[in-house]
Amino acid sequence: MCKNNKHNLEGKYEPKSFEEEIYKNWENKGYFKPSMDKTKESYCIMMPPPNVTGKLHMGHALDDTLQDILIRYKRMQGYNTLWLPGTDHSAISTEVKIIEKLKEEGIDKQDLGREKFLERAWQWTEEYGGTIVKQQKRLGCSADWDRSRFTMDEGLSKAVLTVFKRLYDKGLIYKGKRMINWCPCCNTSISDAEVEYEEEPTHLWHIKYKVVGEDRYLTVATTRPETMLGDTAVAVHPDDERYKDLVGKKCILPIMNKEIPIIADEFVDMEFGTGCVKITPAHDPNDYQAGLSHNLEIIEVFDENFKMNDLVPEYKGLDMYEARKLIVEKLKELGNLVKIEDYTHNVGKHDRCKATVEPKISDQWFVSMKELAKPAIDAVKNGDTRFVPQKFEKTYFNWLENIQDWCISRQIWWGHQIPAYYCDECGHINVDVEKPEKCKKCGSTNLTQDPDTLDTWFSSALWPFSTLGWPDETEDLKTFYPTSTLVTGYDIIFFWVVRMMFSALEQTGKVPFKDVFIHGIVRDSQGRKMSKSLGNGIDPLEIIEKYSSDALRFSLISGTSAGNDMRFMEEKLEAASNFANKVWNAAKFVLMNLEDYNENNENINLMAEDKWILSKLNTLIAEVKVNMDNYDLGVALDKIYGFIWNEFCDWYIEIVKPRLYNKENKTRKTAQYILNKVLSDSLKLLHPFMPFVTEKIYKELYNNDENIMIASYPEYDKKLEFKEEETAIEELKEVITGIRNARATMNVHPSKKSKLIFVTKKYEGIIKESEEFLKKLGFSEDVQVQKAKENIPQNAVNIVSANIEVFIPFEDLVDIKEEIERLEKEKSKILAEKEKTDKMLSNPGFIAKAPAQKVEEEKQKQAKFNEMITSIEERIKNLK
RNA sequence: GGGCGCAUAGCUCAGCUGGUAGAGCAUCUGCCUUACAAGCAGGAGGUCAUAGGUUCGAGCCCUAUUGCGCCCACCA
Repeated sequence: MCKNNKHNLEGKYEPKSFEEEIYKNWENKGYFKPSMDKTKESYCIMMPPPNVTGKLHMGHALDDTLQDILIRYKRMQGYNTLWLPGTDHSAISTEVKIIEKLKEEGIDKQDLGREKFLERAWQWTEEYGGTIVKQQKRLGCSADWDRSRFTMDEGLSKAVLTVFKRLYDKGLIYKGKRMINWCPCCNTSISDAEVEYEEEPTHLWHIKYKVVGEDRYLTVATTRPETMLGDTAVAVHPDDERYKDLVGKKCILPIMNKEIPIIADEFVDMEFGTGCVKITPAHDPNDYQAGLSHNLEIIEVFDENFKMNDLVPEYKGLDMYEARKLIVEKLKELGNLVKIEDYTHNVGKHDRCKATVEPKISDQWFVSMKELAKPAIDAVKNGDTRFVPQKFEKTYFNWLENIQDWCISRQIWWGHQIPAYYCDECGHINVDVEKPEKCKKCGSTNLTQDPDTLDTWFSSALWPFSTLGWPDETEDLKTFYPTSTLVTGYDIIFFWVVRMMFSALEQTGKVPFKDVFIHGIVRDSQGRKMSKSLGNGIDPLEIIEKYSSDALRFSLISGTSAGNDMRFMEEKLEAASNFANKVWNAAKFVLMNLEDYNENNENINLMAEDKWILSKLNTLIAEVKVNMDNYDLGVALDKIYGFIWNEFCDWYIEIVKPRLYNKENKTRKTAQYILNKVLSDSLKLLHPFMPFVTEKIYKELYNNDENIMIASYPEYDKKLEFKEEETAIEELKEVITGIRNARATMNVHPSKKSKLIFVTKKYEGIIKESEEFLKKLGFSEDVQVQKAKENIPQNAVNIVSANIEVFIPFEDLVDIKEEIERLEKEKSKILAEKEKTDKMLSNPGFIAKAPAQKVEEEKQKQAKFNEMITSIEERIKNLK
C-alpha cells in the first residue's frame, strides 16, 4: 500500500464530507456484486424485505448492519458473496393506507373497483417505494441492488402461484368453513399470528335463564351479552354436581324466548363464574367447537359489516356496543340480569390496525400444517439449520409442535390473487398458475377467479429461493442456494423463519439457510419498545446526520450480544464518534511520518516493541476470526477497538515516536514499516463494522489504488508470533505504569525529569535497546541499566515487577518514611494476590486433579510473587 | 395455564468449552506532551440477586427461593 506519498492530511474527521461519496464510489465500481468466481465458495444472505413504502427504523438499522458486517467480512475473505435485497408488498398495511388516501379524496374502494384500485396501489408503491432503499444505502449496506426483488414482481408472483398449485394438488391447501379471526377494520380474515392480545377492563354480565318446566334458573356469566341472541345452548361441566340433573333439559333464552338445550362439555371451567356458559357457536371459537360436537345450530347476530342483523328487528343496524347497551337494558327490564361485575380480560387486536378482532365463521383457504411441520422440526434437530444463539431453537420447536393450520386467504385486493377459478357451470375449483381456458371437469369457459388474495407471509415464505429465480433452475439458484445465513429478530421467528423453513423444505427439498442469526429489539433509553404511539422512536437517519453512519453502526454492535435486546443511548454515539476520530488521528499521525517512506522491505530490523505489536496484532487477527465465525460480532468489535486504542495508539505510537523523529535513526524505516502494516491491518479488521472511515483513510488518505472494501482480510501468520518480546514489553509497560503512578502520587510535574535505574538480569539487552522510549514514557533524561543492585541511592523510589526493578532517585522529593510506607502497601497488595496462589498450591486436591499446565502456571506465579516480595523487603531493609 | 429469559462497578452492558471479575459513560487527581482536549497520564469503585449442591476450583454447571421481563394459549 501507500503507493505514492501524496496524501491528504489536512482537516479533521468530518464524516459528513465523505460518507455518501464513498458509497457512490463503491456502487459505481460494482463492488456489491458477487464475483461469480467458480473457484470460490459462495456466501449468501437474503435481506429480510422491509415494507416497500416503509421507512428505516432502528430495528432495520440493526438488522442491516449485522448483515452488512457479515457480508463485508466474507467478501474480504474472498467468498463469492451475494447479499440480495428487496422489498415486501405488505398487503394489509398498504391496502389500509391506500383506502385511507382514497377516503381523503372521497372515493370508496368498492366504487373504484378492483382494477382501478390496483392501479392506485402500484402507483402508491412507485411513489413511496424506494425511500427505505436510499436509507439503507446511507447506512452503508453493500447489497447487490441490481438483483433487488419485490414480492409482487413477475418472477416472485410466478413462484407464489406455482407453490400454491403444488400444495393444492398435494392436498396441503384446502378451502373450508372455519372460525377465523376477522378484522372489522380491514375487513379481512387474519391468521392467528397477526393477533395480539391486550388486557382491557370490561364487565361480566350475569344473566339468568329459566329452566323449562321447573322453577329454577341457570345463571351464565358473559362478557358479550349482545351475542346471546345467537345462543343455541347453555353448557355446564359434566362433573358439576350443581347442574348434573339439568343436563339434557332445556332453558329459555330471554328476549328471544326460545328453548335451548342444556349440554355438558369438558371445556367448561367449573371454577369460573357460575360454572354455566352460554354457547354462541357463531361468535366464539370454543362455542363453535362445542356447537360442532353437539350438533348445535349456528346463528349469526352480525352482518358482514359487524352491525346487528335482523334477528331482532329492533336492533338491526346497531353496532356491537349500541346493541350491548340496549340488550342489557332489556334484560334488566325483564328481570334476567342478576349482576354486573367489573372484569379484566384479554382482547385480541389486529397487529396492523389495533382494531378488536372478531371470531367469525367463513370460507377461507388454509395450509394444512401437520405434514409440513415435521421436516422443519427435523432439519433443526439434525443440525441442517442451526440457530444462533441456540436457545431460539426452543421458540422454534415450541411453535411448530403446536402449530395450527395457516389461514392464507385475505379479503383484500393488494396481493397475489388466489389462483383458484370456479366453474360457473359445475362449481368445480380449477387451480392453476395461469387462468385455464376452460373448466377441467365440464369444459365450460365461464370461470371466475377467487377474489381473495394471499397472506403477505405466503410470498415472503418463499423469499430465500424465489428471489434466485425459482422455479427455474437458474445459475444464481445453483450458486447461492441454500443460502448461508439468515439475520432477523426473534420477534418474527414464527411469522417468517418457520414458514420459510417448511416452504423451502417442501418446495426445494433443502433448508433455506444454514444459520439463523437472531438479534433482539432496539429499545429506547428507558428500555421501552420504540413505538409510534409512545413517540419514542429514534430515526436512524437523524442519528446518521448528527453523528455518522459509522458511529451508528458502532453503537449498535459494540458491547451487545446476539439475541438480547439493547437500549439505544445517545451517549454511546459519542463514544463511537470519539473512536472514529481516534482512528482518523492515528492514521493522520502514521501518514505524517510516512512521507519519505518507500515500500521496499530491505533493512527491516525488528525491535522488541515491533515484535510485540506484531505479535499482539497476530493474536487479535486469530481471535477476531473465531469471534466473527461464531457471530460474536460485539466481542470482535470491542477487541479491535481495544487493540487500536489501547495497544497501538497508547503504546506503540508513543514508543516509536523517538525513532521517527530522528531521521538518522537506523530503525526509523522499520518503525515506518510496522506503523504502516499495523494500521492497515487494523483498518481491514475494522472495515466491516465502520466501512466509511476505514475506506476514507485507506483509499483516499493513503492514496491507494485499491479499496479496502475489496482488500483481502488479514490472516493469522505463525511467523509473526513473538512470545518472548511480547512478555518483555508487557512487563516494561507494567513498570512504566508503576513509574508514572509513583510520580502522580508524589505530585511530580511532567516537566520534572528524573533518572531511571533499571536493574534486571533477564531483560538487560531489551531495556538497553529501549532506552529512548523509556526516557520518553518514563519522564526521564537518563536511563541506566544494570544487572545487579549496586550503587542505588537511598532517596529513591522503587518499582518492582517480576524481572525488572526500577529505582527513581528523586533526591529531596523522597521522604524515606513515606517511601517505606508505599513499599509496604505495594507488598501487601502482592501478598494478597499471592495468597490465592498459595492456597491453590497448598491444596492437595488441586495438585492431584487440576491439569498439569494449570499447576505449572500457578507455580510460576508463586515464584514471581516471591521474587517481587523479596525485592521489596530487601529495599525496605536498606532504607531503614 | 404452558414455555423462555434476565438479575455482574453509580448508569448501560460484555464475560467463549468452570481456572485470580471487564468495557463504555459518569466520577476523582494531574497534564493544552508538535496525531487526537472528541485528547493524554494516574486512580477510586463489584461477598457477580439469595440459599443450598456438584467440583481441587463456580459469575459460569445443578436445585430451590425472591424480583423483573418476554412469548404462546386463552378463561365464558
